[in-house]
Amino acid sequence: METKVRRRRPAFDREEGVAIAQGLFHERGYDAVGVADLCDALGIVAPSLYAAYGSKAELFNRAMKRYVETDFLPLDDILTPDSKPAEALTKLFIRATEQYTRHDKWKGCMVTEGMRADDETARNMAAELAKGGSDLIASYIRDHHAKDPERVTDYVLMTLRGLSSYACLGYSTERLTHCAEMAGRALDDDFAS
Amino acid sequence: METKVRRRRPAFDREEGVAIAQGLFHERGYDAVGVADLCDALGIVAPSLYAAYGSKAELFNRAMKRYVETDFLPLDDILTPDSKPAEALTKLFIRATEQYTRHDKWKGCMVTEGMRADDETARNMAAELAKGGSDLIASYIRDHHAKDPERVTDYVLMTLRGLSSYACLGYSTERLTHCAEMAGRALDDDFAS
DNA sequence: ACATCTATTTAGCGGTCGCTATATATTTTC
DNA sequence: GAAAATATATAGCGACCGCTAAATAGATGT
Repeated sequence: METKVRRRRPAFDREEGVAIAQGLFHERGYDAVGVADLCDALGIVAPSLYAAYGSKAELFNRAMKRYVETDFLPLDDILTPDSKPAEALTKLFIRATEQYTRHDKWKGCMVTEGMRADDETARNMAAELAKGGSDLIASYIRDHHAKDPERVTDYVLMTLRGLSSYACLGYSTERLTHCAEMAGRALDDDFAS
Repeated sequence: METKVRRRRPAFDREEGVAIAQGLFHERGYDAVGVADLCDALGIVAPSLYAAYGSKAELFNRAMKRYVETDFLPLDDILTPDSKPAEALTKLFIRATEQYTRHDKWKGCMVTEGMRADDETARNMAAELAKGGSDLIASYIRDHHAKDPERVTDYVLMTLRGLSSYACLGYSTERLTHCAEMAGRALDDDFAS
């Protein structure tokens, strides 16, 4: 007769759980990470995850928010109000490149890539978060008298997408930095002097 | 007593099946299209699909090959040997943009986006196919005396990725064309005159 | 000490995934 | 006309998906 005693471990650290989930989601993307993967990584079982975070998507959202707070580009430091716009935006490309290629896992921009998830909920969450960054960039460009602010903003955001996407394929910091520098050159004529 | 008679329809058109699969895969991506979706669209049942194509991945491969043959950019027409390289590559960006934004469904480059699938087999198939195009572009750039061919090639391919990715988000032909033109401007200094 | 509440536990839901064993119907070959 | 080859049909495999109901162990408040 086996006496199966039910032991219970102390509550797990919610914030650390978010950090671990951030790593998994960034590494493999929303769709490729299952609830079972998350549970294994956090050392918990499914109901604990749901009790703590509500759903896989909400955990993803918290992970992305943590990413933005801890790992994201310091846009305010790069796009300073008194900077030369073409230089500052080129700097933005270069800093983004360094960010996107720094780690072997965790490549590219977690939010940008999150916008490409198959799951609609996750996609919308990522888009919402991305809007914060792109609004900042757009207003910087507008404030620095770009000849055609909308077009320049589109170009900058498209380039960032390209850099992130290329980073995800595993291209080196060095190769991508050259791309960033070249992309910056296109901006030279776009601001009134 | 019901007499359930088993009827058999004539063999379905394999090539048309590939065409239909191409549409589905391009529209939603490899991972988001299930075997059941494919069967519904082709009006067949799963064993017929497997008898005809072997697996979902092989059908995807055939669909991508068809895409390359029927819908892909005519690189040879755009990158003609006697063209001015910066102009020709800018033209490439613009033609790619038109391609990627022409239809409401079927946005972006099916092969480029296929390289981002979660499924490893599908990813490798797409990468293999993409290599054909990027080799062509690389050799064009090498042959036209770029000052640093590898870097220019990286830049061109990264820009195409950015355009495709942006197209998938639904940006208009007009907005993306401006991006393509701007991206082309960065190339002006990169070829020996 | 006792009740309450929270976070864990076990167990398993209904659904979809890619895929296939087996049988039968039709076409092709001789 | 009979045999062989081919392509369909029914039915269902095991694995995984995101998620949850119910029970219980431990922390908390009085």
